Amino acid sequence: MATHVAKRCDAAVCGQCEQPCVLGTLQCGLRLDLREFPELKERQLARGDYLFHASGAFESLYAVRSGMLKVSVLTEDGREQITGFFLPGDLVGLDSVGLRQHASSAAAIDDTVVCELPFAVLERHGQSVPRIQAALFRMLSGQIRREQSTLLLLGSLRAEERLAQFLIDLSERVHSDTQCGSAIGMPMTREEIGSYLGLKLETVSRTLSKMHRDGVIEVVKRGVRIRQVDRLRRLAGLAVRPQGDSAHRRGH
Amino acid sequence: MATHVAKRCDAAVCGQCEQPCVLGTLQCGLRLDLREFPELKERQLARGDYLFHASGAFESLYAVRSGMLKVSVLTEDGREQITGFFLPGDLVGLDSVGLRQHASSAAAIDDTVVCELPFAVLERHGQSVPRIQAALFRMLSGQIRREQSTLLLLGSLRAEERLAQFLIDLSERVHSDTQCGSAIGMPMTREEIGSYLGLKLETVSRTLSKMHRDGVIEVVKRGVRIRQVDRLRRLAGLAVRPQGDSAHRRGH
DNA sequence: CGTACAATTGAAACCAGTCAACCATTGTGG
DNA sequence: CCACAATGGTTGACTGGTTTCAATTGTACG
Repeated sequence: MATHVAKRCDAAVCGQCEQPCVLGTLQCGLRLDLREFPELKERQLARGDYLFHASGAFESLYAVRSGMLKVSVLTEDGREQITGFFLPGDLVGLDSVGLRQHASSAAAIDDTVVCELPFAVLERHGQSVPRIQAALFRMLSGQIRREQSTLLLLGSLRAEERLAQFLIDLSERVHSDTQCGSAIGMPMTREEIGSYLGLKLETVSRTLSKMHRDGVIEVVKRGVRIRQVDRLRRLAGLAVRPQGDSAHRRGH
Repeated sequence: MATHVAKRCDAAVCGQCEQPCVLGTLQCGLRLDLREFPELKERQLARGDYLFHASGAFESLYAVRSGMLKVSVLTEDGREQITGFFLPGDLVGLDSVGLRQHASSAAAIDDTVVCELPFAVLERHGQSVPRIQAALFRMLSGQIRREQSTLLLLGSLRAEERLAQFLIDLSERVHSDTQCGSAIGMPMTREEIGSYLGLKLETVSRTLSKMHRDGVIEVVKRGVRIRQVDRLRRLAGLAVRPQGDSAHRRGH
């Protein structure tokens, strides 16, 4: 029962796959003709499958083409903390660059397709093509910034504000332009949302219910439809911007 | 009234400054003879001075040589969230790589000396010297990992656990080997600690007082002495490792 | 159809936040 | 030199948002 999420990429044609492959419009603007990369492999994941485990050997980055992944780290006493959800167009594994072993785990939350990008290859190409090196730098620092805004979220927002920001963020990553009526596929469980937002699953459920009652959103099994973007933005503590102003697309 | 923190670096000699300069043993193991970098400038900051402001032009990374910096981001409604404290040996500014403008602000919490590393120079050198490129990658991903463990801290730990982890982390970054009696200089205010840990200053104060009462630590104006590392580690939810086992030195 | 898992909802407990008073330290200017 | 203001820190009482515990319903899948 895969919730299909539209691909954000338009770019070049992948070596092995017919369809356009993500590397094109990753959030940094790196555009490559992927035919330059014959090493490129595609990988299919079913819901629940792990792409890699923490402490497994690190070799590749993965560009998400469809579906959704969760990335998580574990506490010493076994609890799981999800550090991010990765959508089509995102690059997974940046936190393990330069390490032998992965620092986190990645699992498919939904049926998912990824392109495997062996890091050694990227690194080699980066050596000769400055544009690629620069793009990698941008991706890495972009990941840092995204986590910084999550730090802000976890450090100083209340449950309702967190959820509101989460919904807006998700929505803006799927549709580049968020407006009333926008539907968001949310294949993850309440517990996973809670893990990411630093809340218990009951709190997530309650808060979503409240927003539903208030008419701000409409909750349907594994998805949400935004009814009143402006009110949602206000709940999130964000400035309410005029219609059609889709300024920052990412990284807040 | 600067709380002087010992330098962690041993490395090469900096172009302009007599003393060894940090680039040497930044957490990634990058060792460079900094005489290769005539562009290298040193900068002195008094307590409270800003090294850069969010949205100011990004040009350089900064290696901390002595003192301490706080890096923070701002909410749209003006609140400040500290995303990290930077000690001697740390590299500041990685979150802005690839951007025109800084994504965060950095201010000296104490009298501080930094080495300015123009990013364009690093990038150029990285092009020809693979070791430098690889080192930059490692730094960037290391920063991601550090923030991930902070996410974990903010997302799933209670006040006492957060403080305990914070103290252990600080201590391990100053002395590579933490043991009973280790003293930690903490030039930042309770409010700043709270901002970083997602707590209010009163909670920080109360929790430190409690740990003091319990005999786990000793609190002295702007510093802390660890009395019982094992109990502190247990409070932090970490495994208590046998004496002298200083495994991971960083990135948790 | 029934089991397993996910989600919802209620009531009670609790941790951290808020409000407020007070103390200590530092630095300034009369 | 002392008075005073300003800042930072500590502590107490109270409030409130989240968690915890528990019961129930809903949904997916063999």
